[in-house]
Amino acid sequence: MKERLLKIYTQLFEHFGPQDWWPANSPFEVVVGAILTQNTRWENVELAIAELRRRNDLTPKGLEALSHSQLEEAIRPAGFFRQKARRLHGLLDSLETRYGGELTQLLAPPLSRARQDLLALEGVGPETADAILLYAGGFPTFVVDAYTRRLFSRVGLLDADAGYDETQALFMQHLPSETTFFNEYHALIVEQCKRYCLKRKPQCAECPLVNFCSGEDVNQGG
DNA sequence: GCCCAGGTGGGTA
DNA sequence: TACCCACATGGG
Repeated sequence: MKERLLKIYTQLFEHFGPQDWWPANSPFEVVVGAILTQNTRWENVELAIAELRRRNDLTPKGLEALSHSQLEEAIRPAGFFRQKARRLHGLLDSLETRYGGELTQLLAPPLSRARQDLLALEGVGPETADAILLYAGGFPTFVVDAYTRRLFSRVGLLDADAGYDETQALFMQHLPSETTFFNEYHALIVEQCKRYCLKRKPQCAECPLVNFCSGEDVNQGG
């Protein structure tokens, strides 16, 4: 299993090159993006981030200066804007009251404590928590998303109905626990799925994983 | 017009 | 535990 996981990584890296993730300018921006991208295309998240930045600094203080309706309006392009505005405000409140307004305190080691605290926030589930831990906190934890499950079930390394923890364990039990490696691997999975696996008409001849792919479900967007 | 997108939480059985 | 559903905009 370890060899196959490493081989897939190598083929993806050789095809796509380094991805330089997460696409954000600060750890706090990673957190905001992680909440905004829930069940949402990243392109729409970028519209919301740009509007937030246009209105104020993309910092806890900067967002706190916006009224709730201003926050809702700014993030509207990312969808679920009422729900996500509520979640962002909950995060800001929690940062202020429990972590002295410092994201670095929320993301202080140990990993288990930081993850537990993140999961206690409204709107932060396992994927969002792990994305924040990895890309904002620098912890070696593997992020599992819809792309990860689709890709690795398609190549036959994972059951189609595997849950979050089971999927995460596949990677964390077989791969070296290194932040930069987990960072790059997850980013490459996303790129692979966007470019090949989820296309309505996949260009399988150019796909870097064509040697792993069974071809099943290839035209069903997942 | 229809389907989907880098999930989460609440309700029900 | 295992489903079902709401949440909402924008692009193909």
